Amino acid sequence: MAVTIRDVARTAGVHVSTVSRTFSAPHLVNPETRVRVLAVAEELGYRPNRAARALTTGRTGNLGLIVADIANPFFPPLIKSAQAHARERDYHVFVADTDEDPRVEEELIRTFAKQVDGLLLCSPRLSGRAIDRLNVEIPFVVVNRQVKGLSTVLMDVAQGARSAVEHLLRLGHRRIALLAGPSSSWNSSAIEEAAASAALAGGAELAVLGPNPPTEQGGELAAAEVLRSGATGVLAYNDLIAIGLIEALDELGVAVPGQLSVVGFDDIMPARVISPKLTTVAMPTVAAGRAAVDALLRLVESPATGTTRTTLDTSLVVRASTAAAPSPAVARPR
Amino acid sequence: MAVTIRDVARTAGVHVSTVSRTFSAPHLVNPETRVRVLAVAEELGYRPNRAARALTTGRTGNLGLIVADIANPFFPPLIKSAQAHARERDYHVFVADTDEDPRVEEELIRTFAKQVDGLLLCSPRLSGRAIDRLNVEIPFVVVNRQVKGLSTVLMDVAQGARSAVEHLLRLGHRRIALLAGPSSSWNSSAIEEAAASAALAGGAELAVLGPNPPTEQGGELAAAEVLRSGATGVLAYNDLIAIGLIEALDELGVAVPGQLSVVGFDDIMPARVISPKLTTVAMPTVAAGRAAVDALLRLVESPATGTTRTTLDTSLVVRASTAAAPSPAVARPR
DNA sequence: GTCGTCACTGCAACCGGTTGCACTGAAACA
DNA sequence: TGTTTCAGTGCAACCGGTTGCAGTGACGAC
Repeated sequence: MAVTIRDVARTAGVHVSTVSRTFSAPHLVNPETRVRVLAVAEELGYRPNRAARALTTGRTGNLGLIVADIANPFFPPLIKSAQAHARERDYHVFVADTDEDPRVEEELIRTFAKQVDGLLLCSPRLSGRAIDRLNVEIPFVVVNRQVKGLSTVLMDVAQGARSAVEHLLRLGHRRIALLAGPSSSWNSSAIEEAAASAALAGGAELAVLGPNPPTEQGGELAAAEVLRSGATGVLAYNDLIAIGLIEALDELGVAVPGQLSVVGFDDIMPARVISPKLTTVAMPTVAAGRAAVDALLRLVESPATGTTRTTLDTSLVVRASTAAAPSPAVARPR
Repeated sequence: MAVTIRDVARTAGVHVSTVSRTFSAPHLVNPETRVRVLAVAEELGYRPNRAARALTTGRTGNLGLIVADIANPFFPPLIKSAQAHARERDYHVFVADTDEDPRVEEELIRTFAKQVDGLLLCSPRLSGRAIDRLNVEIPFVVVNRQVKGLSTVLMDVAQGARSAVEHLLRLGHRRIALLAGPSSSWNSSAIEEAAASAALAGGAELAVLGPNPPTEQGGELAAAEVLRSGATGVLAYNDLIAIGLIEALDELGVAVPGQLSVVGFDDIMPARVISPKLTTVAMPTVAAGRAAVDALLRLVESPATGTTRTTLDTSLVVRASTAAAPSPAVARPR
């Protein structure tokens, strides 16, 4: 039904190989023949079948991008950046969502395996072993997680967590709660570690609460526990949790930042929109998308070169959801 | 390098066709043989190559989903819903973003054409002619746009626009501005038409402003014009525009809803979070995702049956961004 | 005039599967 | 015992391209 290379060959009066070369190695075919073939192809509406081509060449011209949750506004800028950058290099990016489910993630990787040249795994929830096992089937670049032996793109969340905690310390907070993310999130552990050491260094107490689902609802559900913890400052694993928390606190009549200061992670759009505007750690998502595509294409196009590790800076954006600690605020000796 | 069906056949001591049948028509092979083949396949780590399979069967088991802008929070719920529903029916969904660019959209459709069984076009920006031309290459379902001869899933934005305008009328607004979306957006025209007739019926004036890019920035840039228009109530093509507008108005010191009431479309998450919480027309995105997949699979699996048209209800969600019109509010005779 | 070179094109095998058809042998039937 | 029937398997062509190799003929060099 669809017009194939043989149809073109027949009507142009040449062999299929000539048609094939017209598209994939034009310099090998006589200019006259070439224009004739192209004319016929145009007329018949011929389009090379990329899947068939991939069968022999092993190259599809596609990249896959797998995220835990498309609905998390953190990802779209990264996706768009990766997509745009890949397009410049003549690749297309296909995106899929795992719903935070490692089983779905594995299945998607398998499905993608033969249909794309390489895979961008963003915040994968799979175990390290599973990732290693799957990596033999297709090249990976992992974003937001450190996996030894693999190319990775990291955002320096430790630095971000440190800045956030120090910011709270400067404001006089001495009891800080950390709303952790999913236990399978590498970033969450990194944040926890850095926050703990920063709190310790500042002589403050850090209560780790969670794991929490990295969603608004996760933040809402954690509100009660935060209040019980007696913390005056909260650092949330991501902005969605922070936003959910602020909404729940609002319901409960707890003033932010009057009674409780809240800091998020990601700097997603709603963080600028919520009231009070959220103090948060901005992530270099756009740079990460670019870097991930670069790393992946390096892997795909010259597998000989080794793996890459990129770490990108984060930065604290101070807005209105943080303020001086209430009541027994210890005036810090300067 | 990767293990193929022939490797399995060789080590299992059977013909490739037997291995093939073990996977695609198990009932045709002797149970003993089957378990042996499966064991060997398992041991060797064999995975059928879906691209190769697609070459002969014409079925990939994949669907493509093309959206204008992944970063618009309107889409992710629709995507997730489509993805989840497709998964139940053993299909995978690959997503791509066109950046609101018709040329990219066309290229993506072509790329997807041979690698998926069908395509979901969400809010396509392509001309009707282009869509018709491309549709011969692959089955489509179009969401948020009416194209004759194609299966479509629509959300009843006309009804939504009517409710929104009537809501403003009830609040005493007599000068209403409509911030239109992109001129290539079918929904935008539908909204405009319905809003105009509702305004007319209510004896109010409707100023159509735009087209505007369907983004926050679009709303910000339109603020000045809205003020110039003298409108007391604004209906925006989508929530992003509404949010951008509210932010800009805030900068300008214009009170919402005190001096200006704002209504959006979509009911995306930030709409519930912004202050004042946004009155908006909620879209049945989850239902639309399901319906679109249903329609597409019908098309793919039984092409004989004709195209489908589904229209889903919208509903106005009244929040805090709308209030009684200021100053010369004409008390309506009841 | 002969030969080598080179640009161009055709041939055919191959990528990794699927599938209609033919073959085999054992069970079922007469 | 002879004939059907049928489950199970192999054979080979095919899906839509790509590519190494060989063949052809024109042309320049000797």
